Amino acid sequence: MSGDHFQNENQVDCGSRVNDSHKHRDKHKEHKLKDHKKDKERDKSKHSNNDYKDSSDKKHREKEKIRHKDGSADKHKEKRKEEKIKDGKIKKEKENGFGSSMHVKSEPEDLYHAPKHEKSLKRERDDDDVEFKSKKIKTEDDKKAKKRKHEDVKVKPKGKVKKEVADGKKKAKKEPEEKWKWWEEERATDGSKWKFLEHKGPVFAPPYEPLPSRVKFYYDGKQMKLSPEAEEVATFFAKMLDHEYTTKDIFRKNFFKDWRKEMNSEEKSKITDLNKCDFNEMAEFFKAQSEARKSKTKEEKLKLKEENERLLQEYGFCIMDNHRERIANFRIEPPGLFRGRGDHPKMGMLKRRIRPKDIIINCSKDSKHPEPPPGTKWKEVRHDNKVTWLVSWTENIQGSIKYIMLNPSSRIKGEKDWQKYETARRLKKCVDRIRNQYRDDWKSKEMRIRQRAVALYFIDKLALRAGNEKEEGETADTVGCCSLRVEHIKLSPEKDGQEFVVEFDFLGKDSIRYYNQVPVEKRVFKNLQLFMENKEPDDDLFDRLNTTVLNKHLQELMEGLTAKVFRTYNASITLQQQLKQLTNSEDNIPAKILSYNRANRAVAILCNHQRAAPKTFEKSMQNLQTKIDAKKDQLSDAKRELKSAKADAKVRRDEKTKKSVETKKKAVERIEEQLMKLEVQATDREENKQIALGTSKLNYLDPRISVAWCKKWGVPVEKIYNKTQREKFAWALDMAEEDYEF
DNA sequence: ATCGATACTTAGCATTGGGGTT
DNA sequence: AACCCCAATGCTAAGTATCGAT
Repeated sequence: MSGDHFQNENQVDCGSRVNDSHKHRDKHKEHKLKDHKKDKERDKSKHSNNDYKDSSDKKHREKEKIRHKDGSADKHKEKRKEEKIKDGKIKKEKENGFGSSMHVKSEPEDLYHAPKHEKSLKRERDDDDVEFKSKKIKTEDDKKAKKRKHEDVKVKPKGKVKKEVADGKKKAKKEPEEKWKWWEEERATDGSKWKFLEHKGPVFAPPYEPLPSRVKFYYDGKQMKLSPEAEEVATFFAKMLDHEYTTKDIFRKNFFKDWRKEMNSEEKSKITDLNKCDFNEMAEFFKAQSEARKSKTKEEKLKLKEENERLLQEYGFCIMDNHRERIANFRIEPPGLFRGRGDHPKMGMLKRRIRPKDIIINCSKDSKHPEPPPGTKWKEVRHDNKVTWLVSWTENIQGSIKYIMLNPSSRIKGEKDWQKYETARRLKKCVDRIRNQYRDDWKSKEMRIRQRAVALYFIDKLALRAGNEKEEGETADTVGCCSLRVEHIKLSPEKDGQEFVVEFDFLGKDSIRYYNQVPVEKRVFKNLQLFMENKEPDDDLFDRLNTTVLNKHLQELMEGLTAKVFRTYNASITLQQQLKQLTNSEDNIPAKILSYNRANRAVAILCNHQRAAPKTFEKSMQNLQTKIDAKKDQLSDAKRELKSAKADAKVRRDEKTKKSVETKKKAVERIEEQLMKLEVQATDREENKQIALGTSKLNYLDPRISVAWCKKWGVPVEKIYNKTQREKFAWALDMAEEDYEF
């Protein structure tokens, strides 16, 4: 973990008082009362929950976490199968893009567009300016420009570099495409997220296609024709048949209940027992269908691909403040059976199909509004520029709102991301003060302050999540720091030769198990004992604390500080430190990358980012080993040849043999390098078996640290960030120099 | 203080795509 | 050309955080 912490550790308290604890005891009980009732309920689910699958294999770390057993087996697949069928439909007019009148011009002074850069040879910018001044509808020229833009965007992503170069010279159109550097522009200060927004609305899930009549459903051994409504829901179940969770009671119960709601009265009276339903023919049909899809010819596949691309071009972009920006998720989630993660009480419920009348559109008043499909209406069209979403609807399982928003490469997401790291850097400047303060607060007379201080210590030291309260029975039973319960920690005055050990064992976000044994300072330990006194296992550990209270306090310590900033800060600072520590200047590039990955891994472990070991892990390790062995053989052959060439050269001493020695020497070196690369790869893969690097890379690590590292050591940034990631972090690639310090 | 609504970030797994291999 | 493999992408659930009403 972050080296920063270590210093704390050593200043181990000076004289913790065992007792001051007692005087505060009294206060807390009453607060607890509130949750007793829910505690009861919780019990049930909890118990079934608690046996974690024991994962033996954890290598380099003592932390081990595994999704809790109940959840683990079944958790994965389940949903999206149905979407295989889709694709074809939803076509609308072909006219592409945004032909509409664009932008309103109204906001003149508008910081956003003030191009401060002289360097603006970029076409986009030029366009902007034109549009900007002439608040009008697009002219033909504009249209053309737009179109070009489309092409550019398209070509870029897929075209290889060389191609681009070629294209570039054939038309001037290439360079104007120069990426927009939004980070060089002013940011709005009035809380508005945009001035102009135009888009085409969402792409709906394709309508249900009834099964061919040869595919039968049987109830109690007898064939039965289902109504289309009931049949559709049945197919959702059929598609999941080979997954374990279709065998789970809750899943089956929820499914059956919702399925019956879709049945007509005849079906309802006949079909009363899920166990008597035979979905096998349906399941077979879908399997065959996906086989068929795979074996499609090239042409067919190409056609599908083109169709997809067309849809992307039409619906996958919006115009926001004079720039064409990619939308993240323009397709509406198809209907299906809900499968939450972990032990979710709602698993198996029917996730309803979303229709136009469920949809709220958000766009500029003066944009061309998206059209609902013929014969339908939107629920609402609003013009709220204080938010970033384009489309929203309410989902029926939890009643939460879902949104269509922009891609991470967009200005609006990028700015926010950048800002997030700037906040974390501000924390860096005052973290010592804050740490001193919470250490002081461990001694407070007030229970709530002690709790707050201990919780904050965990959040800082262990990078725990804040732990908002959740609605009981609506979701899987998971916790974060503030919502830890007594049963989630175990105290040992002495364990494995260490004093004051706290053992954490709980399910966190996504029901991923957090397991860790941590020696803490005596004062923390004593406080925990105090917090746990007279409580039941399922009582809150921090009964006087919640995330709102904590964040309010943090806000006072530093503007913009919330619990999650600590995670960002500790992740980024850890990366920076680890890179410094692990990178060897004389290493070659692959070895340096291994060091990078190890630094990244340290962060992933800190943040508890796990993954199930890939199903094919063993095999792929084996394959790699085979390659390595082959390479070793090749190496010894090459060495032998070199030797004999040398011997030869000694005798003959002519130019030709000398040359030959040189060549062979080169060959040996090349093979050695290849071998080393493979070995590094094997090490990296092995170490990464159950650790997911992506999440921290994408969400917690200030990209400028990585960019600076690449520059410093001459590692191509493409080795660290793939294309998508480079797009997301374009701001960082552009601005970070080798001396960047987080 | 608590609740419910809202908006936005973070998360892991499933599927896909496209390059390499046979 | 079929197949294999893994990185990249897609998907959407599950978090965090804040606000305004009660």
